[in-house]
Amino acid sequence: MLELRFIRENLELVRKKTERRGIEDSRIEDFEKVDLERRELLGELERLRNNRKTVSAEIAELKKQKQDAEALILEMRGAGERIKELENTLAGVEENLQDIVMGIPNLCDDSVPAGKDEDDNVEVKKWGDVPQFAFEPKSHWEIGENLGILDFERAAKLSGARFALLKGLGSRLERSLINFMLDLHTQKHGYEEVLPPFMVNSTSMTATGQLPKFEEDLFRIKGWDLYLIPTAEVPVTNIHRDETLAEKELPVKYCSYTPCFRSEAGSYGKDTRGLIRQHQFDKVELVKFSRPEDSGAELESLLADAEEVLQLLKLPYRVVTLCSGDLGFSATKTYDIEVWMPAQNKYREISSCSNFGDFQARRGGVRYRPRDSKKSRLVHTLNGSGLAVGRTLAAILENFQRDDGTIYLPEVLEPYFEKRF
RNA sequence: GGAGAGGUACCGAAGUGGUCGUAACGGGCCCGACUCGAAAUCGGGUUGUCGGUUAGUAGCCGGCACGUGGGUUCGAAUCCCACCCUCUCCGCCA
Repeated sequence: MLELRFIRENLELVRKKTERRGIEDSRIEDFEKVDLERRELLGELERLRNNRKTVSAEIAELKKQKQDAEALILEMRGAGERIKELENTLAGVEENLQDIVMGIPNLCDDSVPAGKDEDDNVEVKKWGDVPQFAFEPKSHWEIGENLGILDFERAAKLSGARFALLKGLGSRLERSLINFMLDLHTQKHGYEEVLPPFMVNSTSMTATGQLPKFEEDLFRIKGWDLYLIPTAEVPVTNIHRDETLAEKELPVKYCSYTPCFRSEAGSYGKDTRGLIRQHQFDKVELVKFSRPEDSGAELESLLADAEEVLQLLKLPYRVVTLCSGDLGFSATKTYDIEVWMPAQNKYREISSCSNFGDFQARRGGVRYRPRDSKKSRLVHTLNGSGLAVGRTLAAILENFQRDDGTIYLPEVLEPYFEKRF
């Protein structure tokens, strides 16, 4: 959410930046009218309330001196009623304004390239050599099914399309990757590990921006104000909702493994096979709270932390800056890391690292108190996948396959495959 | 599910109809004094939000907020109703 006053004073800028994202029906046009209406009502209401307060104090004074206050009381009779009426009118207008404001996306950073969709994303880096095969590389689902470590048919029996059943060394590999990523980020990169609830309420979903606009992407628990989390970003960012942090605590860095649940509404026919697009997938997420002036640099180091996972796994990847049209609703800037998928002969997203500026912090009331200041300020929030585990597993199967249908594992995972008992 | 207790500022906590929301008191934090420096001590400061004013995220003026939403009243942290959450005990349970 952007600040009301900011929108009012920079309406042209907000309109331009929103257009740059390719969003048409943002209702910004209504803002000016509704905002004015609200302030006029508010002014009138505040006058009435001020009057009530003043007169009530006079009545109190009279009563204290044992004098008759009946005349004043009579005069004020009905004042409460009038105030209530105005309050109700105002509430309606504010709801209207809130709808408009909640529908306005975050402003994109100046360094974000203009563009329409993912084709306009700008590559900023390439790492590793794309493997050359002397044979036709198989898809990860073929390899996985042949090895008996992936079973999509039975998963469909259990739950339907877009679910996977991992078996034997497949589930062992998934678990190893989770542990490897958590160990790297906690032991080397200084993140604190958290394991949050996998269901959150609507307030939490609203703070990070999934609600109210993107409800159709979520799974809701029937009869409860609870949703399955689409990413650990939601519970972890909400850890400090309505809190004021001390400046010396910043940046706060969390690392969290959770499964993620997404309806994938609107992606029918896309990636129907394999592990790429599932209703449930594992992810290790990195979340940061930083001072506003540090968030740019924190995004770069967050990206580096995520990249290191791929480097250690020796998986080739590239980094792209999302263009304005592909940028998420709440983000000011996003880097996607895309891993090489040999069977598809292209790079596929495996991590998304974003700076949200104060957009989420304002919605969620996350602030900090600067050392020498009386006033608290909103923090900046950032997060990034470090990494999407299912897609990492798929990349390992495809990149490290041999012509006999077996695969080999990157060295860093060996400790996770040692026999323990 | 049953019984009870409680939700007030950064934290703890007082306050049961009228300058108590510039919210007692304690702690923390920040600034200053003392000190070679620190500790201790002493002094000062420290809620958020919306609106107005303004060159201003500074000041000043005003409104609102004591879990949430309603109600009573000239006036509600305080009285009434509903709901949410936390804690304790009992029951059930992985």
